Amino acid sequence: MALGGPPQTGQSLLFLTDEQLRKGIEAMFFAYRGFTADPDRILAEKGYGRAHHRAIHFIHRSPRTTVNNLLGILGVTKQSLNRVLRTLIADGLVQSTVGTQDKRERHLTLTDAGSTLEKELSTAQRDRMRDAYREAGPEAVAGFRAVLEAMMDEEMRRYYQVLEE
Amino acid sequence: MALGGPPQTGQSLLFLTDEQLRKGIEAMFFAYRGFTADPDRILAEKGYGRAHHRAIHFIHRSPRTTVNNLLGILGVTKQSLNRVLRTLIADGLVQSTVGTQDKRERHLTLTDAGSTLEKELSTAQRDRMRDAYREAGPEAVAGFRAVLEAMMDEEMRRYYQVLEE
DNA sequence: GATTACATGTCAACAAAGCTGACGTATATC
DNA sequence: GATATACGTCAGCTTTGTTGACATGTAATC
Repeated sequence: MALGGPPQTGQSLLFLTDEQLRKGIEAMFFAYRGFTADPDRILAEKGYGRAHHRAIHFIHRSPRTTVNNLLGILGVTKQSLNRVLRTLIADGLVQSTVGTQDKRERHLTLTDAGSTLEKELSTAQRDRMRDAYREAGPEAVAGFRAVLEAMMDEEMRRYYQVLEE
Repeated sequence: MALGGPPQTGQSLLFLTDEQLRKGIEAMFFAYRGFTADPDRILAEKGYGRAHHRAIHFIHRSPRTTVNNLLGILGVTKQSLNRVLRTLIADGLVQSTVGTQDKRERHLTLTDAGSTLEKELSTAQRDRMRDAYREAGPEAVAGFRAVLEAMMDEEMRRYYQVLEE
């Protein structure tokens, strides 16, 4: 390690230097801000926050999902989720129906109003994502997805792949 | 749009479908959780939060940076940043020195104790990033960086590229 | 030299969204 | 009948963001 430059194993490992990793870390930080910026603006207008967005997104993705399932995906306490769900239900964006198989469960679904907001939020977020994808190109997108997937915790990767084709 | 399958322009644009974009959005969400998980654990032990981590990170990256500069990078109010800086300075992790050119400015630097914590945090975060990079490979990493960069706001991209080689 | 602008710190009050702990109710399961 | 599970809720606390107001010291400008 003292002489002869950086150690390498056949092909270059320069992309694993601390400096490259630091750039990756900052890229995540700055990009995540851009990623949430547009929905945040829309949410603020309507008196909602990012937590509402997350609930709405995953209810949209998995209609009739249960509270417990949502808790697993979001990784928050039921008290925290409940505060969000309560307002969404009270405002008529989410409908909660008693389970048919298991009557202890509540199935969550977006109402028409909820779907409208979901569409507005996801359109804004997708527009930015689409522009970034288009600018970077299909190969970059594949790499983007591969790295992000490798960065997830095991448990999250399962939730992520649930709807994989 | 009604007949003949999805419209394409020469090369395939299948990577821009709403479904692909949704996967990208969820990848960002789940990966960001993994990205912050390890530092969060270390911080919790020491009674700090993510806001402290961010301040420490950028002071480490740009020693003798000013409060104003940090405000721009972090995008929070000075009251919010000050609360964090105050505890870091009181705990002896950050040193604040009056500017030499402009005595209104305060230059922020990590103390030895601050550098020790920074190292602990960044090592944990880099370890995960390195594993992800290694698993995905150099080409994927280039794509990862390209997409993230395209996703940033203009202003953030400038901060990101400041230290570019 | 007086005025204005800027960099910073601070007080107060508030909000979003996370947390723990405790308790209640309905339903399933053993 | 006892126990476990799914959900809801009350209370209280923490972190981290916000706005608004005000003070101090320094720089820049007229």
